[in-house]
Amino acid sequence: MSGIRERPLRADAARNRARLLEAATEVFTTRGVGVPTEEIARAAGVGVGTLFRHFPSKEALLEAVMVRRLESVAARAEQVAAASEPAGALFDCFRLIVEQSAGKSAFTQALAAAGVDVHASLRGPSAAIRELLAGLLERAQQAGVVRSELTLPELLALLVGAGAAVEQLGPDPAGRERVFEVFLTGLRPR
Amino acid sequence: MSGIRERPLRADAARNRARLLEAATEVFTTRGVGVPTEEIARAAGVGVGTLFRHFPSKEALLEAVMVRRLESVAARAEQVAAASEPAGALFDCFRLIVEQSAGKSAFTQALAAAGVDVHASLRGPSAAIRELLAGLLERAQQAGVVRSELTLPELLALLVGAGAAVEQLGPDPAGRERVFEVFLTGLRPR
Amino acid sequence: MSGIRERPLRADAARNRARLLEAATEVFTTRGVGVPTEEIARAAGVGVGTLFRHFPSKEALLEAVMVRRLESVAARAEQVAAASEPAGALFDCFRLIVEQSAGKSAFTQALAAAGVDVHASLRGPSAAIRELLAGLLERAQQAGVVRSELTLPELLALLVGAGAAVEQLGPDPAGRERVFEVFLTGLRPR
Amino acid sequence: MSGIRERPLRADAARNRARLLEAATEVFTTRGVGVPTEEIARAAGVGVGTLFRHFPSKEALLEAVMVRRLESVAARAEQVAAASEPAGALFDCFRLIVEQSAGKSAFTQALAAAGVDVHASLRGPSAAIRELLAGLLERAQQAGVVRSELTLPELLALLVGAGAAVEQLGPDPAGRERVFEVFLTGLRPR
DNA sequence: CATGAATGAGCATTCATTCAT
DNA sequence: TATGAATGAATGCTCATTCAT
Repeated sequence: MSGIRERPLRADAARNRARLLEAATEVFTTRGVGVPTEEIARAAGVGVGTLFRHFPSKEALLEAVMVRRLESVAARAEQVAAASEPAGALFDCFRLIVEQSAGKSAFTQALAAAGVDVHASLRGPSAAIRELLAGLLERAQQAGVVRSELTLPELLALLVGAGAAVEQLGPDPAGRERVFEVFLTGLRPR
Repeated sequence: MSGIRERPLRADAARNRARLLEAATEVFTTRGVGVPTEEIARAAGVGVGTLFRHFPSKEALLEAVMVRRLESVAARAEQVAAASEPAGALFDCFRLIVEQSAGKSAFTQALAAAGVDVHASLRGPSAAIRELLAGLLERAQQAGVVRSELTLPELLALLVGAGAAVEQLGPDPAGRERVFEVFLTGLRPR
Repeated sequence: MSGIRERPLRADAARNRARLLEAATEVFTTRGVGVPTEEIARAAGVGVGTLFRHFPSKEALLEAVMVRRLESVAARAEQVAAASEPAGALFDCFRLIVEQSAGKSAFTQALAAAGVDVHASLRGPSAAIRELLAGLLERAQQAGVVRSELTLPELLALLVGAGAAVEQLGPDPAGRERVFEVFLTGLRPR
Repeated sequence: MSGIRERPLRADAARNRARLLEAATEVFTTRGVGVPTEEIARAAGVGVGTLFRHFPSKEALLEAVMVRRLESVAARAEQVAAASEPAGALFDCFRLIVEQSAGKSAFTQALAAAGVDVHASLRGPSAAIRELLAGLLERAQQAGVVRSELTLPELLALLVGAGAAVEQLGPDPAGRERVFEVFLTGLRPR
């Protein structure tokens, strides 16, 4: 998939880029997107100039962070989908995606954007998730384990909602389980 | 002449305060909390100085806006709760609260805060909602229409999640209905 | 002419605006347009914020400075033109304009712009100078004291050139006089 | 193998230096001295590092560009001076110098510096021009074709002025001719 | 009390210069 | 030696908050 970049990118440059993404993910997630770029650079152990060499603007950096997360989620979701028996795959992916995005509302909002307009670079990854879910939804509906009238946009909205609910609930495994139960039960035909 | 009045031309001041709250609600909701205070003052037809006379900081203004919304929601929820038959009251309130907060993620986040730490001034209104919901939840569970293992924090999380889902879905009445259906079905004992 | 502004502008605000223009004129002239905005604000005895309240960008400030200079030159040139006998008026104005712009290459460049494209706000003042000179040139040519084949753009170019020459020469009254002599002799029919 | 060479692959280095000067001349002339060094390096087809290896600072590069131009002008002016009959040589050189600098105000300003303080490296070339012009001026004055009271600094100032005038006029051969006519007539004794 | 001008810390971004590869 | 990635001081501009009018 990825791999072939414009130019191979020097070893140290690649490491700095990775560190920046790592640091930005961490900092944006824990402290919001309002943190100064300098903080992110410091967290990554580089100067601001380096940050701006790799990402032409703060917005571009945020975008790159989201792309990475979406790609990661899409990849894992595909694995899970492949490993599950057809009927349950949607439920497994639902859980996975929500758990991946737990505590990261910035990411949740990125996922939200899967349904609306979004920067070009986000189109790819979010489309991947979208298509995966579309397939899983159809299969689950044909298997009769998910309400037949539910559409893909509604499923995406429910994913976002579940992410928000889990984030709001905080770290309480049993509670989270009960919240999931509500969603998964609700998805089933009554 | 002279005369020491406690609150001389309080009428003007009260109107300005009301206008500011109105304008801030509108502007924060439609354009986010990032808008400069001057914009809000302009929208309210007053100078910035007046804004800061009524609210000591931008944050305080935001807080006041949220308090007002929460109070309004609490009031309506209480009416609805009183008017519904005991068993269904929770479901009616669930819908109401979510619908009130639709499209206002700032507010949703305020509601979210009902479960976690919050500024003193928000404690009151959110406690009111909290208590109302606690009562409704217990009654609904005793009536056997809501899963008996569900706790109040989980219910609050689900409210937040439903708000996020509805906001993400956008204006699609039928879709919104199906999303509600998922939540309300999920709340019921299986 | 000027006088009626959008709003009368509070006394202190007007003073700050004037100070800023004064300081900017001084600083841009002596140290070039590269000086930081903060320096200009400091020279004017105000904060940067005030500078940007009065002039939305550094460029706008530079423009305002140039407009002011051009207006001033235009006004004095008109006085001189009115006071001189028709035949010599062009020569008197030539000297005046060059002397006004001596040592201010930024301004000279602004004058230069009178012939080329320029921001809207500079159009007015530079057009005034242009028209004045057009009239004087024609009269001088009809009086037979200036080469009949010389056009207005060439006259403007010569003004710019004379400004540059005088600036280059530095403060040497006698030398400056001889330089003027060359220009004024050269303008006459051979 | 081994071997201590004074200048190992000097050919490459020399070519890079030449390319840099070429590119810098072009870029500074067309886009001003504000262009980033990286742009110049790119235009020369080398890395920034190479630029800074050859020229210790951006200013040094600008200086080298100006030296080259001045040397070139000096050389041509000497040819022209040698080829002209004594009386007219100054006029021919005047034209030549102005035409060489047309459209290059950076260079014009460099020439301007010939009269005032200047970096050490510019002293040489500008002194050459200066001396050449001093000789031509004296000869022309002795031949009675140039005002006897005109001094060398004034002549230099007029050269700068003529450059500015021609640059301001833009590409209009006939107009430029008339502007030259003014200067050359003005130089003659009345 | 209302007004809006003044303030200045804070921020994203640029660019000359250095240095690891 | 050439390269271009890294650096970080410097800059233009914003905006919450204060205070003179």
